Amino acid sequence: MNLNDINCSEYLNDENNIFNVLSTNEKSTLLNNHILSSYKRNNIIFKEGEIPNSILLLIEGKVKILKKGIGSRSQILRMTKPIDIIGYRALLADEPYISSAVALEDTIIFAFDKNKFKELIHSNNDFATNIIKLLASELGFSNKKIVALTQKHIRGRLAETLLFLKNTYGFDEDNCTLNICLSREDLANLSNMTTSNAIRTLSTFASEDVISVKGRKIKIKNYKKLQKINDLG
Amino acid sequence: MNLNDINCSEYLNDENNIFNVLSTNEKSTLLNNHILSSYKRNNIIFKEGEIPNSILLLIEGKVKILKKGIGSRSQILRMTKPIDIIGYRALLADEPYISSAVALEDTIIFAFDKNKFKELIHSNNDFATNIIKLLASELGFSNKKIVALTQKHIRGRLAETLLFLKNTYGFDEDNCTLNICLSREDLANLSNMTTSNAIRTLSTFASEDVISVKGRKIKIKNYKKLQKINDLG
DNA sequence: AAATTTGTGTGTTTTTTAACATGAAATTAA
DNA sequence: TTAATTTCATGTTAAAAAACACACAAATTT
Repeated sequence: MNLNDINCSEYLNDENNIFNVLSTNEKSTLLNNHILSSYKRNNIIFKEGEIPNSILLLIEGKVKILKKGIGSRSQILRMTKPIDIIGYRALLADEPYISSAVALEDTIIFAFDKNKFKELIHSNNDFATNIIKLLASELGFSNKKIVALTQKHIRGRLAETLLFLKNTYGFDEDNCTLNICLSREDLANLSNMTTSNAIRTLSTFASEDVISVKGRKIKIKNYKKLQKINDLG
Repeated sequence: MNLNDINCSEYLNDENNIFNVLSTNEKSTLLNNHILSSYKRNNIIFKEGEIPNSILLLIEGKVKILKKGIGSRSQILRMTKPIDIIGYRALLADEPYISSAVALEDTIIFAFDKNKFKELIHSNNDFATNIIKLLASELGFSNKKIVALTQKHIRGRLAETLLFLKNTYGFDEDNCTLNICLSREDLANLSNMTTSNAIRTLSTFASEDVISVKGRKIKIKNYKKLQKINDLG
């Protein structure tokens, strides 16, 4: 997509967008204070410890949100797709970022001024309600993730990650290939395991005919069985 | 405390309470639709899967929020004290509870009507902003917990739990005994480990003179060392 | 007071997972 | 193209934590 072809307001009006409850006036406030940026694969969008100064709207591409842990391991906390907002938690809590955002593929992002964003929350009740619902839902996901990542075994954790990726990004036209390409390391960082174990478990799933793997393309061959592995833990 | 002696409005005005931005009128709306209940130790306040129909304000006592996992293990997600609100996440996300609340000691709770609560969020911007900040901050805690519980080793996790309990409930008058009594099982469920390992690691800490243990009373004898164990992971 | 349940402490064994090592394949850069 | 680097794959070893077993103490119930 050419950056010049992008019409920002079209995204703000999208029915899946939390901004769609804003009035025309309020939307122009945002549009008059926005920056459009593009990122190549593996580019860092923001980093743990930095102070947020804008709210980001992902227009095109995919972005992972990750948090550095002990040693060299990271935990991927969130996987985003258009038209998700990014970086809002730290901003709303008045804290520095506690996680980093990295582009997984070529990505286009709108950045809106953080103060204008906060003013809108304060002046538009429907908008505030949207944000509250988004945060409450994210907190639910996070709490469920705590239990899944700490209590499930490796197979269950990887199965959960594959099902999560299906729910988030869906399938290709063939209706079984995950519509996202991740390195084995990213799969490991989603599933709380080492890269070796992600590779090994992926191979095992393939040998059991649950999935098939060709490079970074993953086909889910037996959805029911994958769900069963997920449920068993 | 005698239930009849309790003056609800006094709690709503407390400076640490998110309700304190409400007008006198708005507060009376809540006060006219509240139920006062008391719970004995180990009583269940609400259960995973139930539909929330009120927002709870903890007036006296301590309450743990926990989520059942695989097998018989639970994860304690939150430890509350007066004057925290409880059960607001599920309510605000329009979902059933994904966790249960259990009284850790004799507890007194106000329950306010959930619709009145939601209406106030929608009509009072400052109140909505308070809720947003609370949710954003909780989400940050939850994300940090994911990394700590999955990546730290047993000693680091238990040290973190002890420091967390100190930050939440503080010390007794002696300035070193944790002002909360938990079973070894609860300590384990906070720290993502088995009860055996909580007992064992607690004994090790005691033998290293980091803490001392007398029944359920835990004294922190060497705070610096405990922090070091926490930092090392 | 006796019986029962619940909670605590400790040792042993087994399972799971991480760490390490090494080589092939695939990318990327020179 | 080659060379260098990264990613992927798999086997081996080591460490961490869970599972299990059992004894005993403390609290509750009868």
